[in-house]
Amino acid sequence: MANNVEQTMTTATIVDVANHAGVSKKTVSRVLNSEPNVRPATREKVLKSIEALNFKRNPLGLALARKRSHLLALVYDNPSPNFLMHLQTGIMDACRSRGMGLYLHNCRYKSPNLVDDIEHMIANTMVDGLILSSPVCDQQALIDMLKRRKVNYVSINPKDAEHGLTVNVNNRRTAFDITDYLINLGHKHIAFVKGHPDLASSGLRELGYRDALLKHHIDVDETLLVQGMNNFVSGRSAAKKLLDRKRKPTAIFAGNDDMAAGVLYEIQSRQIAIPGEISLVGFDDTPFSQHVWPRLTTASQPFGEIGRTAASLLIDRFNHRDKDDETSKKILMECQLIIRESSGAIQ
Amino acid sequence: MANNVEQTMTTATIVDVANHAGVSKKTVSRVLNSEPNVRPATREKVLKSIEALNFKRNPLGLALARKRSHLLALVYDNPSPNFLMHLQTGIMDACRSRGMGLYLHNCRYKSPNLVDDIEHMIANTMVDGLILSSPVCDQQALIDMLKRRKVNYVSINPKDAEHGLTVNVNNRRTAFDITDYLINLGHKHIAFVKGHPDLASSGLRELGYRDALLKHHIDVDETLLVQGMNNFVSGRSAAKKLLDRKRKPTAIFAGNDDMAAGVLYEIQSRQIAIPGEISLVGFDDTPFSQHVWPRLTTASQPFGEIGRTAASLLIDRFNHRDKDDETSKKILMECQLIIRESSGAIQ
DNA sequence: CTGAAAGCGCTAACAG
DNA sequence: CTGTTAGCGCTTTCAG
Repeated sequence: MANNVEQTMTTATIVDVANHAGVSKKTVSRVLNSEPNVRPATREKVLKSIEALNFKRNPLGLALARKRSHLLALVYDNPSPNFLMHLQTGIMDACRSRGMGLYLHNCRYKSPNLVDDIEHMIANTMVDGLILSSPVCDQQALIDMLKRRKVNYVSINPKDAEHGLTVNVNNRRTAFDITDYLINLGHKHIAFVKGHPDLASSGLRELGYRDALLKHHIDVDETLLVQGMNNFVSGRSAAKKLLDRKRKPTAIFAGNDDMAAGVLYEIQSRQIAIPGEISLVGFDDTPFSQHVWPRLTTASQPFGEIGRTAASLLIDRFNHRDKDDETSKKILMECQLIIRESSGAIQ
Repeated sequence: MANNVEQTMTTATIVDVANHAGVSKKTVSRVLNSEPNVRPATREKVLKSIEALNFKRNPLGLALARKRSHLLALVYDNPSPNFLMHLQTGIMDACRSRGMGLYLHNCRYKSPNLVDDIEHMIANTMVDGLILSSPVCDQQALIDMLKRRKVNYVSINPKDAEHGLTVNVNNRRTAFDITDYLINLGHKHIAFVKGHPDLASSGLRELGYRDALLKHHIDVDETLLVQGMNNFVSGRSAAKKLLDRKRKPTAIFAGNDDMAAGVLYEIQSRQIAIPGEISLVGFDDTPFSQHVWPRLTTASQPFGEIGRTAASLLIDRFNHRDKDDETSKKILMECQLIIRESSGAIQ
């Protein structure tokens, strides 16, 4: 009995199971991997022994033999915390049901050492694949290295959505919807705060904005488009420019909620009424947009779904490593327009 | 030449290096691990071969032989995204310089399967240690299992800071400082929105609040203490109770910024002036508190430092696995009071 | 359907 | 200071 407990603590190996069941290592291995060619009775016997010895297959031995770490690396550079957290959750969801785990790696996408950095990380972990978040996925030198080394990866919101495994959000369509919504409210002078130029989403959202104006035959006033950097400070600066104009826009569409926060701050510190004098909309549905007063009209992205999908795509890729290894797969996800109190009909 | 390239692509092993250098595997191993007892000349020779063959030690073989995955698992349950992100960054900092990596695992601390869940995760990864974020670290059954299995772990903000490896933030002192600051502004009727009862920080912040009132000989009006759950909704409910009183408090100290956001929302929707009629302070220095108008007075925690310290503590523990394996180590970190526009002298 | 033998790439123990 | 011999725990051959 005491001996038995000792057994269960000292973690049994596949050999122990084989002996206990009176079969070979290999047969146990077959059972463990649900391979065919094991007689049901034998399988049962092995399963019983596994149970009896409380055997757990050692992942380190497994990894070495299979040359697979069973790890996916999420590679990112300074994303919004909210996005990151939900992305991670989605990835873990997908990983958990497939015997994979999530390894984390942050980096600086502009660093001259980016490629070396990632190359080292791969060498030090042997992760089975990478999930590259925008704009990391847009660094050509990095992509070249991964292809050369035949490392699997999936890109989230890459600029080039036509090659490889990609998960994109329908930024253009959503930005169109937002703008269309404002126009239907009677707005014609709608300013747009552009996002960080290195992000694919920025260009697409601007296109969506233009699409909507076009649809409604409203000429684009280029002076109403102001560059931002996807953060609070740049949103505030943009708002200053916009609000200092003799003729203010009646609505401002900020390319993301962080910039919208900056715009809102500037508006409120000038005591301008929202949405009375001016309407404001953002993009992302951050906690801020939900908690500020007035709450921000915005669009929510399915962060969790993005993570889940990206991870699934990647895992499927190297699980059936069949012919379509080079096939590209492109997923497009829709966002949801969330109308709240920061926007209203033109007075 | 082509052959040479082939070599570098097919990844050399330690045997290749040994042959190339004309020494044994073990000698190469010694060099790789900076062990003593290698003649400088020999070391040089080996290093040259490593360089020549572009050899990288395979982490999978390393792990199996050492029975160490070189992975730390961060275990958490639904923290604030901002906290999580910076915590992760700090942990990765500490890991990177010591040949470790960060593995992620989210869980539900209230789940009846928590222990099984974590036990499986450990079996499936063989992580070298766990970083348990509050309130996961307060689950006794989990801690018992870890001790029984002799799994290394460090706790962040545990209720019991006296045992094991712990990193705590000086919640009590900081809450004292915040309250003291309000009192010095002339406030006497200061309400307190209590945090989630399962979090150690909640009780400590309340104690700090009480400490400050005591110091200034202000009787605690228990009806000014309202229970919250560390989120926006509960903050808003708490504010409703507080603002519906005939005699409103002149200041509200919300146990965290998310609740402060709820309080602020309620205050602003009632058109009450801040800080004119009422002062509001929070805790955490979330992005919200920095971006809202008026910006929130709050306290910032060194999230990155917490992560870095926790990981370092843990890694040191199992690196010199000497006698002090059972010694407890307790780190206390200070926060910084951040005074902004949501608080002011009593009128 | 099953098993024996070899090996994944590295470290550990022990000689010399 | 250096090398030899065994493994770590699992999966692959490949033969039966």
